[in-house]
Amino acid sequence: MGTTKTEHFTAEQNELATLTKAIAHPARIAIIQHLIKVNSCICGDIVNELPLSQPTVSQHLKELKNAGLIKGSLEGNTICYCLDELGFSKIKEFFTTVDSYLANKNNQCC
Amino acid sequence: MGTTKTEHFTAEQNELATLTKAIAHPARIAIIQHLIKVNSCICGDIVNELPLSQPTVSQHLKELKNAGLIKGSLEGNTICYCLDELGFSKIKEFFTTVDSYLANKNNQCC
DNA sequence: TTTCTATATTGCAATATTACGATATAATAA
DNA sequence: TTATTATATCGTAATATTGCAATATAGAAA
Repeated sequence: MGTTKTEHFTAEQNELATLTKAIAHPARIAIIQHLIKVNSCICGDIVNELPLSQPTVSQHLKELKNAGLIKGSLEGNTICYCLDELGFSKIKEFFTTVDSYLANKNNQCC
Repeated sequence: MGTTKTEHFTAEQNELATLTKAIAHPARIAIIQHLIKVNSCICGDIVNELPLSQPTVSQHLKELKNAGLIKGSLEGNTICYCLDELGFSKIKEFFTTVDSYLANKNNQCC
């Protein structure tokens, strides 16, 4: 069929999938890295920074915003974007679990 | 159109996108969580654990393996899967950067 | 050998994502 | 008011992903 069977997985698993999927594009990673570098910026700055058209950048920003990874505030004519801590904190939880598991090297089967 | 413009992004950005994309599915997150729980297991165990057919589980395992997030070792008739530290360590680097940036709250524009 | 068991691959239909031109919206400047 | 500037949305084509039935492969057991 082609549709992900979200209904058979936990809310946590689906949320985590949504968050990591929002990150999983080189353009969106570049946007996140740029926001870390300049702290905050407007859409036009990112359009100048990336080899993508304005509508495409706008779409990527929307996806990051929907996932809760960035937030934007209206500043007159423009919208100022910066990272949203909330989204990243949810991802952090998962990777902390994974990393602390891997740190205890009882997992030598392979 | 429709193809991600990987050639315009850095190798690091593309690699990170590939890794996070491999994680970004509830079934693959469930597989990772199950492997953490039981340390290592065979494909059939995961088929019993998830509401997906054997070919679909096999495909998800392949994607996780290709991305370097799990590894499998032949044990006679079966294949024993466990987490692959290498893939996760590459992701860890990125999120460590993000988290330490967010910890220094100079980013209050929004 | 033959059969059984475990996993992978093929082929395909349904759905989702990516990218962008064209256009819409909305605030500012003239 | 009319431009200009910044961003979003629409529509659509190209491509990728998801899921599974059918089938292939390959080791173990009989």
